[in-house]
Amino acid sequence: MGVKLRDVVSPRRIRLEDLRGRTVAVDAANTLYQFLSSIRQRDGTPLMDSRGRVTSHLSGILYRTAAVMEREIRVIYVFDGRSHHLKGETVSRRADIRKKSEVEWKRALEEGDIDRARKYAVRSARMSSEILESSKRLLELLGIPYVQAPGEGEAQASYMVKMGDAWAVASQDYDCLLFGAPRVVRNLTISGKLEDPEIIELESTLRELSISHTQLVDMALLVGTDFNEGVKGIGARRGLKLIREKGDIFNVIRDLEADIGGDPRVLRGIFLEPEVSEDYEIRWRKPDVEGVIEFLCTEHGFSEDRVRAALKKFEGASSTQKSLEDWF
DNA sequence: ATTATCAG
DNA sequence: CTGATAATG
Repeated sequence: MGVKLRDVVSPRRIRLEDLRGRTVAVDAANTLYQFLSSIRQRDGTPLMDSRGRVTSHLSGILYRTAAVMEREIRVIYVFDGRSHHLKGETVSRRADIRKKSEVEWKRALEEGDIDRARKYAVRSARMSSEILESSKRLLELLGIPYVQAPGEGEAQASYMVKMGDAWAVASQDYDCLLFGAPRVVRNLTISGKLEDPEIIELESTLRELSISHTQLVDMALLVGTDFNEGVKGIGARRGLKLIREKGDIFNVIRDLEADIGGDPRVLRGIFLEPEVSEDYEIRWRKPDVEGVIEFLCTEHGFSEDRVRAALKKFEGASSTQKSLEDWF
């Protein structure tokens, strides 16, 4: 997924506690996939209610939100709108991988190979309108704001950080840097004792690489993004070297007679002038405890004890806040 | 992914 | 208290 910038960026390790008091714009698609992939039984079967509806994402949203609220970290979920038409190929390729993984998952299950089953189940995680709608419903009941992007959620979240409405974007992808997000936080996880969160800052990244934001985008276009193939054999390091030497993507394409799989001006525009909404409202409210219980426990079979315990963490966070009005 | 439970 | 393992829906 996304652009492979890992080889050239240097993230800084932080502790979850460093985010106390900060607001984080969560890339909803990225986070929901994480939940849908990971929150499964050992054989890969997702958590489901008695009617067979997947509930893994609801579990993830509830417990992670409870844990960040307890640490006085504010989150805003940002959902994707329409995906750019140039992303079509990426979207269908991912759909294909998921379909094939599902076949392999079922096959491994029949053969009784639990480890293999789980491996493919993770890759088969699929989004659906039901999953998106139930996620939004739960966020509303929890009093957590969400923003519906007109286009790419990553672009919207990045814009919100630029505007100061959030301190960082939370995503496992580095792509938000291309959309100009000043900060991206990876591994915004709670039980992540193995992996602490890490932060990547756009400004310091550009300074370290001695390139401009536009040049970073140009480099990504050489390597390949969700919207273009890129040039075969060019990774982040070579891409960086070429952009530094030639100055911009147009010179690289001309001098190397390279095909990046798209119109560089259009592709630049996706990242540099993305379609975003400037008109959104962000407000945290107290959770509707009985509403959450009705939705999660009555409708979806969650344990009431567990849900109430999670919701306690919300209340603790708000009552210990000095300026309650800042929160609710 | 997160929480609950259990062993040491 | 720490770490491994099971359960969660």
